[in-house]
Amino acid sequence: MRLAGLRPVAAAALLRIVFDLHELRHHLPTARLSFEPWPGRSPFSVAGAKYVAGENRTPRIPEAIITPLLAWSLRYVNYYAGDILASRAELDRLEAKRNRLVAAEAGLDHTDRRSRQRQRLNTYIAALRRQGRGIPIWTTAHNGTTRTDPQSGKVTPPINYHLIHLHAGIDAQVEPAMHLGLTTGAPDLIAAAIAELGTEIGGMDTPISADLDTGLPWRTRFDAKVLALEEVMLQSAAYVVCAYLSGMRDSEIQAMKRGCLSITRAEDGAILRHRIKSTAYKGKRGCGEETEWVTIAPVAEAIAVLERLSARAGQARGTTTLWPVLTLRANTKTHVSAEIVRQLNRFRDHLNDRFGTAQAPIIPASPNGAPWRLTTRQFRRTIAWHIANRPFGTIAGMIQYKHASVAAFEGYAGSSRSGFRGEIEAQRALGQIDDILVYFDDRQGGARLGGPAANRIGAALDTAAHELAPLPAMIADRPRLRTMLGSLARTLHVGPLADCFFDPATALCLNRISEPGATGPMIAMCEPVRCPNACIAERHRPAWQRGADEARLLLREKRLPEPQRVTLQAEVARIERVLEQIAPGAATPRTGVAGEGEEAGFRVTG
DNA sequence: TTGGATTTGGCGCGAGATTG
DNA sequence: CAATCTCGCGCCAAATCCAA
Repeated sequence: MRLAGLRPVAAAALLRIVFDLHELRHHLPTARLSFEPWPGRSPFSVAGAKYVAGENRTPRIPEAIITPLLAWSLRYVNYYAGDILASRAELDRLEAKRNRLVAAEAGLDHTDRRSRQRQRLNTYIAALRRQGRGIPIWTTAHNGTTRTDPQSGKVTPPINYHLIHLHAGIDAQVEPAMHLGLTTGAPDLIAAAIAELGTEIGGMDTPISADLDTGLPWRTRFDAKVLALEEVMLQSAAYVVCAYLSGMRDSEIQAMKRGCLSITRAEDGAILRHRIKSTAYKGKRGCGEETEWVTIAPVAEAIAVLERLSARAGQARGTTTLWPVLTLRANTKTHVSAEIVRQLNRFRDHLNDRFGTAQAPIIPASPNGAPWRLTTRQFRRTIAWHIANRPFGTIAGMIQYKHASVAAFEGYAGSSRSGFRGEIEAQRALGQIDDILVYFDDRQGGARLGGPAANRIGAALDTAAHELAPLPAMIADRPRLRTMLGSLARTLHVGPLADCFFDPATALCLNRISEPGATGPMIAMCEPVRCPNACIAERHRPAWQRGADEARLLLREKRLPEPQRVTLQAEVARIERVLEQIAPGAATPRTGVAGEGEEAGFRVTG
């Protein structure tokens, strides 16, 4: 096999078959292998392969991509899901009714059946007339076949005979001769109705909810095909929510079954904890180990949606998985499994096609210009990075973690044995290096620093730059730069109002807690204008600006008590000094804000 | 009228490659 | 090593067209 040019891993996969024939010998009628091939060895080692651990090469999803992706996934799960599930219920009702009618009329002669069908068609058309609606046409021209409107000459998708048949009680799949489009059907009635009422895309009755932004329906009404598509999109959206916000691996998410979610409530009924029971596959071949994850409300909602979404397919196939293949064709497997990757990327394209424009896509392209290729691993890696490095960023804000709290994240992500905590720590180290390199580049670009630590950090960055000279710093030897800045990076903790170059000996935040031995800063206790470890950079400007704006708004209140007014004015002045420090293009950088000892610093409140 | 033909997109699978 | 990813191939279903 090796001579045939196969890589060792590929050869190992083939050898595994031989091993399986022995392992499963008691279950095989003929092809069993009675002797053990290569006793005590694995196919991997027999094939001569060896594992060389390298650097983690799964890319992190850029913030510009994960933020809208998560926002739209949550929108699907929280808002659109209602319409999608309701439409499916409507379609099920229509089909059941159609089946009843067909069965009831099976014994009648052809003419009689036809006249009943035409009568029901007339009833349906009358109902559309009452509601001011048109004859249903499909949303898309399925195979390029189109219909040309006899009056306007416009090209539209074809007439949705499928839906009309449901209302008229016809199963054209079973009895093609009953198709209403045939001359013996009712093309006369339908053509007349279109001339009178016009057409309507989709045509199902379930109303479409208003979009949060525009107040208009978020899409046209459903037809059977579009409904199936949106169900798959909803499944993908739920996957994004589960994968990203829980930090579970793909195999663990896909092992979730109906009823895997449990909620612990306090005595007063308030929700304390959402728990997911699933199976962790880590180093175990074949069978996994039941494990429990603690998660947050958005994931619980996504699972609730999945339970309803998977009900139909699950019932038809007799599975309890939350991830069935939704189409009910024969010869399909029961579980989405690896197809989820294609589905996720289809979801990305769907969002752009449906809700974005060429100029302003919903999910922007990746840095190389091509669409970002989503894979399942990226989500876990990205959330680990966010938890480690931006616990208060846009993602945290989106899921209502208003108060920056690393602990809250760790509460749901770190409790299980899935090794997620270790992953977070690995990402923290990487993030710190990335962040310090941003500092370095900004410094080379002339950016200025504020806060008490500004001088110390500025000097350290300049030293590094000096040592790299005479190379132009921007194209300097990056690996060497990483090494040089490594120790500084390890102390860096990014915060909303200031970054902390943490030194436990001088950290003010640690004065406020009693237990010694803290290994990191208490971000919620940060006093960025006083603490010698605080460094304020351009990226913190919006937060400070917001603080100033809020204070100014309060100052406009005429009946403000005088002491409070004085305090607020002092705060505005202090913020302005900070903003001045980091203002681009001003004179030489100054040290931290002097003479600011009289009161507790500007605390993190947002 | 009827039984293919046509077209399209989605799905399942397998082989090999990649990743942690 | 096990899990996961990639991607082409082939199959299938759906809706309608079209020739016999």
